[in-house]
Amino acid sequence: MGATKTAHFTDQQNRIATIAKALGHPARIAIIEHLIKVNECICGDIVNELPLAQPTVSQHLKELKNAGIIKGNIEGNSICYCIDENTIAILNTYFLKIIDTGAKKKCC
Amino acid sequence: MGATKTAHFTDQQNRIATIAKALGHPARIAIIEHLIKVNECICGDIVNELPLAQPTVSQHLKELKNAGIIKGNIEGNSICYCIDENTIAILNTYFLKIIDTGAKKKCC
DNA sequence: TATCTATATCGTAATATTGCAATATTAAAT
DNA sequence: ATTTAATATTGCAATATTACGATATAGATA
Repeated sequence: MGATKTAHFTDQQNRIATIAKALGHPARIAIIEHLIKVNECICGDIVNELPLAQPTVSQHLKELKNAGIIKGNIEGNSICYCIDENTIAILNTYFLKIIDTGAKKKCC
Repeated sequence: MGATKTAHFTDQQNRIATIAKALGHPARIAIIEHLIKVNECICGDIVNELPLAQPTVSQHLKELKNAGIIKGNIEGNSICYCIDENTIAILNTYFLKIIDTGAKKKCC
């Protein structure tokens, strides 16, 4: 025991959970906010923006990439990161459904 | 080491991450989907809907409650749960900003 | 009161995440 | 070819999460 019982849930439930989980850390939110602030691809200064060591930042970037939240293009000897808004849109659509249902509910 | 360095990030970054983290498990997504499907408060049958033992479900409900995603009202000897769409809306607003920025970005 | 039903809490094992130092890799610059 | 700069990987310790059996709690019902 201890491991998430992924196989017992639907693909969609697992996909939504994976994206949300990747966003569930303040360092990863800070990375995204930096990408928003600059409003273009970032090549390199993410480590300097965060209060974390380089390997830790690299690991967080990897998780965001695995979840499809950011994309990374190799650009010379650095890497250019930017947000993949399509992935965020999947969550957004899901949340809109929740908000919509919440507004129509009959109690609480 | 090992613990998240919460103190190094802003309150907003931590708040967003906390809500996203609570949604980052398929069982908790399944709970929310059940609440949506029924479209009203649920008093009791959540345990029967999930492939998990009662203490595990109770723990997941507690996490959703702590993050403000669901509300629970005592109703006789059972508890009535429903979604707090205001909390989801916080995330939704945040993500809309990301999508908007993504659409305007200059590269990738 | 005794019992049943619903939910929460405790204790604990298995597993996952976080963070970083050390090291590896890769491409550019000299 | 060597050095420099940027990023990734490895290995490991600290901490957190997940899951569940056992047990506790609290309201309803007989």
